[in-house]
Amino acid sequence: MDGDSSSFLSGKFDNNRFDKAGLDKASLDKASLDRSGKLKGKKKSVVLMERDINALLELYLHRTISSSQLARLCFPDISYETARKRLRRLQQAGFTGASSSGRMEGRGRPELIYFLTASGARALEQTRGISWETIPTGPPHTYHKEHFLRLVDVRLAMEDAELAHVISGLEFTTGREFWKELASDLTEAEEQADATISFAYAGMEPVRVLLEIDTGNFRQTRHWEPKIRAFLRTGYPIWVVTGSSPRILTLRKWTQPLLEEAEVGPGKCVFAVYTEIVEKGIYGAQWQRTDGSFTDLRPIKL
DNA sequence: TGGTAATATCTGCCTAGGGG
DNA sequence: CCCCTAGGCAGATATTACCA
Repeated sequence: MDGDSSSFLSGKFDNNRFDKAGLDKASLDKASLDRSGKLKGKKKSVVLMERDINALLELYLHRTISSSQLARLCFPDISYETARKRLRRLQQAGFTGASSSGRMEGRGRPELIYFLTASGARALEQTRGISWETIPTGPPHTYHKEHFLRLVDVRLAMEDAELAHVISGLEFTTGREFWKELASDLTEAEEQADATISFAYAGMEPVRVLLEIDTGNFRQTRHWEPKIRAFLRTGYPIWVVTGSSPRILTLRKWTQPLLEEAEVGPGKCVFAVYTEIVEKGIYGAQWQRTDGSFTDLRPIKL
């Protein structure tokens, strides 16, 4: 156990204390000085289980994940209450930090979103061999928060489809380059999808699609066109998840000439609305081709 | 500006099991 | 037997939207 180091840093720790964690290089075993009955609770230690490591790994892959998302993703066999308590323990042990999601979906207190701290990154390096420096830590910029959270929701919707036996063999690979270029080198800026999804419909060959989450900030010539052109060169179909149906109309107009240029059909790139996917699922939402026709995403039956 | 509704989180208490 | 922790439940707290 190595999550117990900075015991004296905070007399009373607040929820957003994440920055001072993980400065321990030699794990000082302070097992002797624990008369915690008198003094107020300091930093709690926790024994990392396999599923905890897995949660840290998902935080690495998705950058930030909300409480309920993390519960569904990593703690499906225990109650939400217990999962949330476990997440708070990981936070209090210093492996993760939390802040408000700032999501305003109706009334009520917004959910927390979690992210890795330095000691969480170190735990990942030790257990999974991921290079410490390449792991993003700290709270995400507000500008990117919604983007990350929507990507997780789409992934969960795909898992639901797998659970319902609509698809099988699901593999969801996030494009980590997305935030790598945010962090340091935006020199080459290789176009990369937010995620690459592989799966198979019943009794058919596995397929692969590229997923792009649009939160409405793409510009046509500067962002969208080079991105879609790069995607089309891969030959894979493209799924675009937008914020609203008017936005679909805009993106369709931008995309259609690119498809003609690449000499592929209007079904190569399809569009759906994020909220509809969350409510009805991947295969319950309406997907539009660039010509405005609808598709259920399923392969053509012969 | 202040009150109410809604929703998530936090704190405290209890219980069940596992090890020493 | 004692101590520790995870899991579960209930009430209090926190944060936000809505409305007069």
